[in-house]
Amino acid sequence: MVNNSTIADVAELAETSVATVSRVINNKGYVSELTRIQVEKAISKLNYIPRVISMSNAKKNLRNVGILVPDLNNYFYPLELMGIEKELEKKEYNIFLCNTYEQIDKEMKYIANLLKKGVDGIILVGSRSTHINNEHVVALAEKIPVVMTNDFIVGSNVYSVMIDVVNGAFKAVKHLIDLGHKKIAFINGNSEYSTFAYKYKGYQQALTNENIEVPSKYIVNETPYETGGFAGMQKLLALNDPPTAVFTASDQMAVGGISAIYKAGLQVPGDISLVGFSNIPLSEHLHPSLTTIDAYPYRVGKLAAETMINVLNHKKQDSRKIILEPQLIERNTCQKLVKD
Amino acid sequence: MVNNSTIADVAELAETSVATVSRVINNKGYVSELTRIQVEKAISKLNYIPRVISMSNAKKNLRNVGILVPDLNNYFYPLELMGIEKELEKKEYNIFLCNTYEQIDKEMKYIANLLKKGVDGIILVGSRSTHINNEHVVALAEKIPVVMTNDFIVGSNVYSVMIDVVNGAFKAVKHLIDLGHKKIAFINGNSEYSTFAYKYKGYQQALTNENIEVPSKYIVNETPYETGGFAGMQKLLALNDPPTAVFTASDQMAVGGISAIYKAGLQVPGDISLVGFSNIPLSEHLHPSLTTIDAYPYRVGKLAAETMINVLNHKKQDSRKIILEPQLIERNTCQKLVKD
DNA sequence: TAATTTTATGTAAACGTTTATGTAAATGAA
DNA sequence: TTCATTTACATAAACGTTTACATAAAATTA
Repeated sequence: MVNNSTIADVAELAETSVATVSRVINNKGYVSELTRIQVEKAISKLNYIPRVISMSNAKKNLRNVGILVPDLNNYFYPLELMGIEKELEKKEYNIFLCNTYEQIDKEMKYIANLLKKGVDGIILVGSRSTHINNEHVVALAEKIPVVMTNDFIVGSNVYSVMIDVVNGAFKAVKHLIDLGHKKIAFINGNSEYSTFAYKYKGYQQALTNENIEVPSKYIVNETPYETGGFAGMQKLLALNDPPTAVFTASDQMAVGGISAIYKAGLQVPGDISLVGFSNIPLSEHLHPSLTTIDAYPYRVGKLAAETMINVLNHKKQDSRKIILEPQLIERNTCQKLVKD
Repeated sequence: MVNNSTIADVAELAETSVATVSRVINNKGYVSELTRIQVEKAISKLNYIPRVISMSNAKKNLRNVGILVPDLNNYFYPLELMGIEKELEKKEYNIFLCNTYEQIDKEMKYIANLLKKGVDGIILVGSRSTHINNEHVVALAEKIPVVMTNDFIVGSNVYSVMIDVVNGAFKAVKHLIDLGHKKIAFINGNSEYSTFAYKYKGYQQALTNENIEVPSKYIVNETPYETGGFAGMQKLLALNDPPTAVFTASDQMAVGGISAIYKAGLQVPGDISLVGFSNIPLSEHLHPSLTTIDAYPYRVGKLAAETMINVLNHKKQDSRKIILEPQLIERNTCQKLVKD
């Protein structure tokens, strides 16, 4: 498989010029049948394989956008990605997709790589930890367009597309309050991530608004996946005075939560009402189907891509920050509190 | 704002030579403090970013690998991707990730792009439709190393890492038979995809082995997601003589299936036993937790990456095809058939 | 037959880097 | 001081392609 010979070697063996060999390889321009056969013979004799690097060096290419995704195992992000990709592909942009697994060093490394690859802009998907220093992002945005989703950096060049997470969480908890619940727990993610901080804020505001005390025993922090929801729910159910309703910071957490409830011999929504967050397709197909907050991943992605395209083409971009209003999706994991 | 300038422009502005600029960029060789500052100023003034293509053209191998993924909304693939990425990153390979959404034209376009980007090899993730022509992949594999997961192309240069899907399906159905079930249905995906054709084969073999007739009324084909499982199960439950057990071609299908069973007022596994396929993390956290076949996505990904690395480094690679043995994971969606 | 067009091929200049080679100034040792 | 290093930088030749341009032979048309 090793490929040492160059186009010049082929040309020499075929007793012709490099230009002719190139024409044969690319099937471009005039080549006589005889010469073509000679060249092809030489190619197979030498086991010649064109070096793609040199090929693309001799040509040119434009329209590249890099995308950084925190974790594809969070079912929310692939949906957002679909929105981004579809839009970018419509305009024939090349996409460089990078998975950071939420590690800042990977993010920095990938950004450096993307710049070397000559991307025209970078889309940063997903909520960011408040513990990380965003200076490199700010600096980046001075050089090339940067669009962020589900988060923002104040006072920077960075464009943002996101939903109003605080309000989303507010609506979720308000819904439970409206159903008569007072003992409302919250299984949240690590609140160093802005999205979870916002969700906490919404949870808190909804309760305080109705003069319900924010009960620290009802707030647990777990990983935003099924496992986390399961563990969180088990902690809540083990309390002396367990909640009658639970808001989980993600739909995947809700899946684990439901599982824990059944495992404890209880019913959803008979014993515990539940509201999730995101409205991933899965949530509709759970049993019971999950009441949740639609976070419009596809639309957010699409808008992020549109913003990027606008900026790259120096078109008018109305706003540096686009905020969508999330919506409550009522399904079957909530019911009116039966007075106890 | 976009990056047009070359190293020559930088050299001109900094009133020095391209060689010196290159030295500054690569931190190599002698450069005086003053010149370095001049060059750096020029670089940031021009927004200069080195073209990685030209860099790797001038140098040799730059360690790039392209990955094509069919659909990230299939929860199986991100897991496999983790295995691939982790392994490649260990060896400091650059990764070009492309989402084909199972469209052959996208695949071809991405492959062409990846070649232009100068990748050293391409990993093709996921089962492929038998309706598509794989000639372009075969041709590709003549030029650069190609590793495939979950599928293979006979008589080609293409390396493969996969599980024995037929045997996996066999084990799933055998498990149901061992529990006394005879009326075993199968919610399969579109059998033009090899993975689903294999699953059908395993299903069929397990039944025929025990002299159970393969019942066409018990076989439905749906999309391999929650929706498909839901629809498939509803069809099965509507039959005059519904099955007592169901094997679904994916875990996501099983989620929808469970939902449909409950919606019909029935129980899992009380009325219907269920076996999924893949063992995605979600399956453990369903209620009831899902009995399924472990398809080792992470291990498959890791092995695919290792194979690629071996081939790229001309190391001994024992086999062109690696096949792992899938395993039954017993959880709580199956029970012995209560004689009726 | 002469003029024109089509076909076929070669030469050499790109593409944007790295780097070998050469040279000269600054520094240090004797 | 003199010679040898070390430091600093420039020139130009790679790297392996593509392709614009030039030229000539063959085919077609007038």
